[in-house]
Amino acid sequence: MRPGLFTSEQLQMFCVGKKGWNMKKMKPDRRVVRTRRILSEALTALIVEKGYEKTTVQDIIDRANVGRSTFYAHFLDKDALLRSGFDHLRDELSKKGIGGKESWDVALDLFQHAGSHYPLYKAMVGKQSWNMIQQYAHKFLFALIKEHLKPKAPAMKKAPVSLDIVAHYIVSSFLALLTWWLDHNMPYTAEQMTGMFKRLTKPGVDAGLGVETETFLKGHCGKGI
Amino acid sequence: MRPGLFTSEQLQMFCVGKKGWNMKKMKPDRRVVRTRRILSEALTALIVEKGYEKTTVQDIIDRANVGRSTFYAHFLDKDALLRSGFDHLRDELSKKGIGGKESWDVALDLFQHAGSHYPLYKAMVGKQSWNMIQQYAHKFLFALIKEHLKPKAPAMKKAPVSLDIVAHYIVSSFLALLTWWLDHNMPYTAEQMTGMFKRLTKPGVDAGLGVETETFLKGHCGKGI
DNA sequence: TTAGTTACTGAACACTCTGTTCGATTTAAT
DNA sequence: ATTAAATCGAACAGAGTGTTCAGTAACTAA
Repeated sequence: MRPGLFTSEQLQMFCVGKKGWNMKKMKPDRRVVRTRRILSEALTALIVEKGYEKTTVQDIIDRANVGRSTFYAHFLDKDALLRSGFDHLRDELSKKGIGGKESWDVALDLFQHAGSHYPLYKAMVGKQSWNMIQQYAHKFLFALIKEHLKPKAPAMKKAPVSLDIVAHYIVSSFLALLTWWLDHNMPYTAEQMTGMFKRLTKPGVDAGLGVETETFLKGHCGKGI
Repeated sequence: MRPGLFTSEQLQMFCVGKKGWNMKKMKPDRRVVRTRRILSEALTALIVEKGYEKTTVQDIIDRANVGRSTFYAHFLDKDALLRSGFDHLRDELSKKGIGGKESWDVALDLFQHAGSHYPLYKAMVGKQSWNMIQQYAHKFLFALIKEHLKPKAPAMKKAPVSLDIVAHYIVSSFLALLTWWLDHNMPYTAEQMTGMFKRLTKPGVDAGLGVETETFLKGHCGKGI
């Protein structure tokens, strides 16, 4: 079994997955913070340098000057470390996204975020690691979008396409645009990409939810469903 | 280096990547056909049984009763073997798809194909292997769709979204729907899925290409691009 | 400052899987 | 029947993973 950072099992019981935390004041041990950060930074640097797939655990702990066993005390494997880097983004966006705002403009935030970390994402796009990130992002964006969507579907029983499918569709479409954008070295601005995303996706989504917009929707799908 | 299936290098020169073929009659050696088929079948069975990622090369050659070196004489690695299975589908669809037909109905063929191989795809969806297949399929579908799209974009210079992006978008959207469908155990028919796909995707695509349909497209994207 | 607790070190280890090599053997094509 | 090519299979080197544990360092709370 994995060597936990606690010897006393009592703490473990109340402390699901939060290793290295002082339970009284809920303050993390400095060493833990330092180790996790240094490992994350090492991985980020190595991804840009040689790509995620070619980076080994040995590379990471060498770069970070961290003992092998320490690595495994914090992360199940390389993938877990990578994912942990995106937990921050997720938390950040959760706070931002929930308050007001047109749901389509969440896309802008994401395009801009990706743009500001271009070298990192560029090094992953098209590889396994990008698929991993996509999958991870999908889960969380799906939940986000679904909430944003609920009030927009009025009749709900009249909707030609289920809410789940529409939400899945929106997230996948966004990630597709994002992937294209990074893959082609960002030939447009984040604002332009958001515009294209809206233009491509919104009409179909409105139609799928049975929302009447300014647009007349007759005769669109003759043979459909 | 890899031990080629030919000792005479002269043949190799005229025979790019086509090992085990008689150059005079262009007929493949029976043993080669047999080996490739049996390996492919073994992998397919193992994917359903224990998943692609947990299947090792050893598993495959044990199941297939094939020597280790033989495996590597035919395929660079496990991934190459998996992909080779989809080359047949690709060739099949290329012949079907190019002749006439509404391009949206290519989707129906694909939904039906996936449906008829449900256990196999179900065992992969959501995993690494599925991402691999998606990526592989994306390349080929992109080229296919792009050809289908060209005659539809009239002005071409007036298009708000480039042909490349639209094609990428269509393929990604389709794969998203397909993924959802398999992941949720095919709660709709292939025809229904094709209908939803059309309904969700077509309006945006028409708008993106600047194609005037029966639908009026004013005021849709106020802030866009 | 100190006592007690927890995290980190780092080498050693067992393990799994990969991809290659090569001489002997079998099989297909003609 | 002859020849050329494919297959066999054991052996091998190598890379990487994840675990263990006793010793050391660093942090926290008092």
